[in-house]
Amino acid sequence: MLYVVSASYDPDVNGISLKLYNDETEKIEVWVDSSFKAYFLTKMKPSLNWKSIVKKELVTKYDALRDKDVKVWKVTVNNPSAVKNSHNINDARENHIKFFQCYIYDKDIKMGMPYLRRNGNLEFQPNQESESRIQEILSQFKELDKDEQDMFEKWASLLEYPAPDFKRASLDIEVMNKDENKVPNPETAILPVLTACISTNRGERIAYVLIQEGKTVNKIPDNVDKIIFFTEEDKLLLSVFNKMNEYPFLITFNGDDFDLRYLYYRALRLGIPELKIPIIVRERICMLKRGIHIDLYKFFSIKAMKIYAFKAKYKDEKLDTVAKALIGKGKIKGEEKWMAKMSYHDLIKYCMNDADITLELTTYNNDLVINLIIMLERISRLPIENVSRKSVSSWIRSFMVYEHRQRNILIPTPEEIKAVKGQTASTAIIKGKKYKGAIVVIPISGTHFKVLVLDFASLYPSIFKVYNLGYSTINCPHEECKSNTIGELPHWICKKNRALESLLIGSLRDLRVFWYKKKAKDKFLDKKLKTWYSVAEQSIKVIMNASYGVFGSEKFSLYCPPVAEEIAAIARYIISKTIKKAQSLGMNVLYGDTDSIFVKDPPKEKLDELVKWTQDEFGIEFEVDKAYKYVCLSGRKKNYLGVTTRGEVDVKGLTGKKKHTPPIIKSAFNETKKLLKEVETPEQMEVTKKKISSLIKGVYKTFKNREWENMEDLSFNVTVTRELDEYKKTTPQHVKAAKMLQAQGYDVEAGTNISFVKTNKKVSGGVTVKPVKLAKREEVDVNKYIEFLKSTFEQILEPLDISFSEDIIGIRSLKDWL
DNA sequence: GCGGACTGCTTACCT
DNA sequence: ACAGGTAAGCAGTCCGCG
Repeated sequence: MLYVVSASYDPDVNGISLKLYNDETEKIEVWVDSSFKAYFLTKMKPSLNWKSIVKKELVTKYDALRDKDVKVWKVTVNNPSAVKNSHNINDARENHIKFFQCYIYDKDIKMGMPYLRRNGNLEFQPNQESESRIQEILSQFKELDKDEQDMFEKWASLLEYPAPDFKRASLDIEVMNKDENKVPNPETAILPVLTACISTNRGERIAYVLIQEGKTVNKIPDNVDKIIFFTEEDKLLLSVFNKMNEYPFLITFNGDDFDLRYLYYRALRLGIPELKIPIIVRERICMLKRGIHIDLYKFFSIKAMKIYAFKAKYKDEKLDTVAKALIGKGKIKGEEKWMAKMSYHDLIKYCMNDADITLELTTYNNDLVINLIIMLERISRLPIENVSRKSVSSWIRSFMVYEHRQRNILIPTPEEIKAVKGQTASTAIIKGKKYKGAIVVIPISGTHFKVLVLDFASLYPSIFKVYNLGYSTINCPHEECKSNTIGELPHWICKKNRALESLLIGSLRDLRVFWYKKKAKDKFLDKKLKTWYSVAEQSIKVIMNASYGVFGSEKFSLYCPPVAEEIAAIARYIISKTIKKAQSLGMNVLYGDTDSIFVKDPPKEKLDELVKWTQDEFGIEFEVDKAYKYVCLSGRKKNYLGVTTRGEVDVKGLTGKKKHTPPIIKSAFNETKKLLKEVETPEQMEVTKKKISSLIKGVYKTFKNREWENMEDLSFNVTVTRELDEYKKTTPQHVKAAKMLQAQGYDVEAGTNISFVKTNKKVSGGVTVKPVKLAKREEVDVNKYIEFLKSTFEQILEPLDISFSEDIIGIRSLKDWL
């Protein structure tokens, strides 16, 4: 079987080149098609003398903004760059869609799906087992109309078809460094590559090592199968390239910006001809001539991925952090930062470990990550290289454009949408935001036993579905729809046509709720299939959670703020009505945020009544999401701790959990969590409260007596989100510390995490903050730490009715004592 | 010159 | 480069203070 994994423009044949993965030979094959020509559309007749034009024809498209057919000129040109240049032509449209994307959309190429070569054609190859499962799904949704049935079939086939076991290798290199605080520059590539390690899912672990003067081999690291030594660096690189060519997929961590880029420029510098280098270097990415390069750093940095698929388990996107969070393995910690000084043993071991964990990030949990990428490739209809690097908005744009093309709908321009649909009508609570968002109920502070959390399943996507929302249906052109308003906003919604977004997002949402969520928990399925279903479920979740937000984002090509605003408004309407109903049933609503409510020990029959009422009223499933033994609500919004009936501790928004909090306070917080985990009854809580008090008292004394073990335990860890000279308005503490580091020759760039301690002005020469690396014990401002300890723990001490000053420190006023 | 009240900036979080 | 809402701490500004 041939799986389509990539598509790109090939200038040599002025056509499209598809990369196909052959799961029998485990090699990439290429399919070239030069019959497809680039084109764009325009409403005005293009002048005759534009020399790139091959053909122009008048075609009919459906204008969804105005609900009528329009005639537009389809202008075919002799090569894709002419489409790029069409911005000179008045009213050129659909000219921003890349050539290879046009090919995929117009020819309906199913990315990531199985094909076969037959009679000189590339034909989709149906799979009987998958097709019968799809029929099973469809039989569950019989009551739906034709459009919806078709969408279900389309989505389901993308997610039900199996994926092959992709043969792949991971690569990591170590380069000689002159300055331990600086990363070698890949563009100049002046320093030699000391070692390259390749680890593969076909059982190879090979280290390519450059022989360095004065070093001897005394010990072979235990994580390699084969070590090849080279006296000449160019031979080393060529061997690495050969091995790379044996594998259709190459996995790196930051290979776009470092490993592959370095190898390419280093090879050129050593006189290796371009032809023999398998790498193509672009401005921001590195690709392979024959294979597919996946840069996991890019993939794990995709915000939606991080939050929805991996539940923000990793706090930054470094290999060490991601690997520790997902597979429980990290980089090898070493004292030595000078690669050149490391023994062969240490160098190889370090490098191979990186290659190993990089590979394992794609293999753990039955190839979860690679399967996630394949499913997103299928849903978005983008090549692997794009889907693994670009953000969720480009995935959504991609399948939206595909659906427009398939249905012969003219794709509206952002200007048009803005002009026809108008602006927002609500005022945001936060200054500078475009419209009003969700409701957060003020929580009732205190420790509450027996609390249920109820929530709406995928509220915002459900609103798309139920209320028929999309750019075409909001403020539609029909007079008779103008009365169809919901809630507080003046926008009306079309009653005549179904919005494309409503159909696409709605069907995806139903498929997730009624099929994949159930299948992912099905005990009777074998493990592999179960994980596959859970990955399908997760990939839908990622797309859906972003689907509302993109319509409120200027960067999105179908940006339509009234749609986003209306969805938020309907959500407020739904949750407020639900809270009122719950209260009218006598329930005690303690808290609520956006799509959920916390209820104190509701009687079963009242609960059932509320659930039924919401289903009837809004057509959206409202169900018990969590049951807490007890919840400590701090009185602040988005800020609580709860212990579920299964004994899991949920911490939301508390400072003790935040990544900038010093480790010493964090670990005290985690100890507190352990104590709270065991509490079953209000009586036990009284005992635990005493334990917590003495625990915090211990930390307090550690500060007071300056008895902490390491300075690192005191460090605040804050990210500089931009380059240092871009802080124009204020200079926050972490930036001050960052500047001190920079002055010492450290690399500080956007995204660097700064570890600093708070210092005493009088002791530290007028400085209130210092990088932990440069700070001395006696400079620490212990009072600042005690203040921070206080405010961190007050978030749970208050609901537990413990006073920091009186019960922990044992005085009436903290200030007096200080 | 220094503090308190205030606003705004910045980061990390929640849904 | 999916949205808006929230907590927290600090930077910077203004004003009063004989």
